[in-house]
Amino acid sequence: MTTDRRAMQSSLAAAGKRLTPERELLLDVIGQHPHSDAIEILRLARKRRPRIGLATVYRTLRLLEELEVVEARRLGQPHSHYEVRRRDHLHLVCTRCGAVLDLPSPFDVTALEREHDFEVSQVRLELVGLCAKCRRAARREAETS
Amino acid sequence: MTTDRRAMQSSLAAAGKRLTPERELLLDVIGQHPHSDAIEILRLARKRRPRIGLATVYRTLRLLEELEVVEARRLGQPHSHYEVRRRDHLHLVCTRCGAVLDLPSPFDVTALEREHDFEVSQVRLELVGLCAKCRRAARREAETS
DNA sequence: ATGGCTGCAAACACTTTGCATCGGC
DNA sequence: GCCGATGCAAAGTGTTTGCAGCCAT
Repeated sequence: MTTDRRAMQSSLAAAGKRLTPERELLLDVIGQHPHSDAIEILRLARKRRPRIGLATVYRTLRLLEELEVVEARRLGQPHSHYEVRRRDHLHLVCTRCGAVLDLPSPFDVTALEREHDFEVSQVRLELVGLCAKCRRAARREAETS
Repeated sequence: MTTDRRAMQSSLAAAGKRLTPERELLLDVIGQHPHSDAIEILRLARKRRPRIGLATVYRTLRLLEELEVVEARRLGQPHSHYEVRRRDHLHLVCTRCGAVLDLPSPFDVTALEREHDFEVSQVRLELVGLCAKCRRAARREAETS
C-alpha cells in the first residue's frame, strides 16, 4: 500500500528536499484518512512512530502542499483538514455529525475559465448542511419534542 | 443608505437581542465593504465610532452569522472574510493580486440536494487562480526574464 | 560530513471569554 | 431597572519558528 517512494523521492529531490521516514509516513496517513486535521494526523502517525511531533506534521503538510500533492481544506471550522489533491471535486459537509462526502465537480471548470478569462489552479467547493442520516434524526427529534 | 433598522431590530428582537448602534454600524460597514476581514471592519467602523473594540466586532459577526445575515468566508488565508449572505454564489480569488470576483452559482444546488438526499444550508465555492490582469502580468514577466 | 530535518518549547496570529460598566427596551 | 451589550485585557486555539542534536544523501 502506501505511496510509491520512488516518485515521492524524485519530486522531493527536485526541490532540494529529502525523503525522510516521517514524510513517507505522513503522506501515507493522509492518503488513508482523507479530511483529517493536523491533530488527527499526528495521532494516527504516532501509532507507527510515537516520537513524531506536531511541528513536523505542520511542516510536512506545508511541504506537501507546495509540491501540490496534498491540499488543505477549510470546512467551516477554525482549523484545516488535509487530503491528497485532486483538481475537481466538492465536499458535502454535515453541520450536525461532521460527516464529509466527496463528489466530482458538478460544473464545467474549463468553461468558467474561458468565460471569465481566469486561470483556475484550485477548486474549493463545500456545500454545508445536513446529511440524509442527520435529516432523519433531526426530524425524529422534532416529532418527539 | 445603510440597512433598514426596522427589519434588523425585529429579527434581533425575535432572538431576544437588542439593536445597538454598534450592530447597526457594523452591518452597514460589512454591506458596503464585502470580503473585509475583522481588522479591516474594525478600522472602517472606528472612522465613525472610534471607541468600538475588536471583541465587539467578533461578537457581532458571530451574531449576524447566527441570524444568517452575514457569512464568513475562508479565502485560503488563516483569517475569515465577511460579507452579507446570499445563498448561491461563488468567488474567483486571484492568488497574485488578491482580487475577489463574485459570480452566481454555476450549477443547480437544488438538483444536487435531491440527488444526494442532503439539505444544503450554505454554498462555499472558491476558484483559486489568476485573474485576467495577473495572467497578462505574469506572461509579461515570463517574457522579460 | 554536511546541510537539511526533527522534537521540543516558545512565539505568533486570530478569535473568544471574564468582568466591570453602560445603555436599550 | 433589568438584563443584555460594550470595551478592555487576559485566555484560548491552531499554526509557525528558533534551536540543538540527528540522519539522509
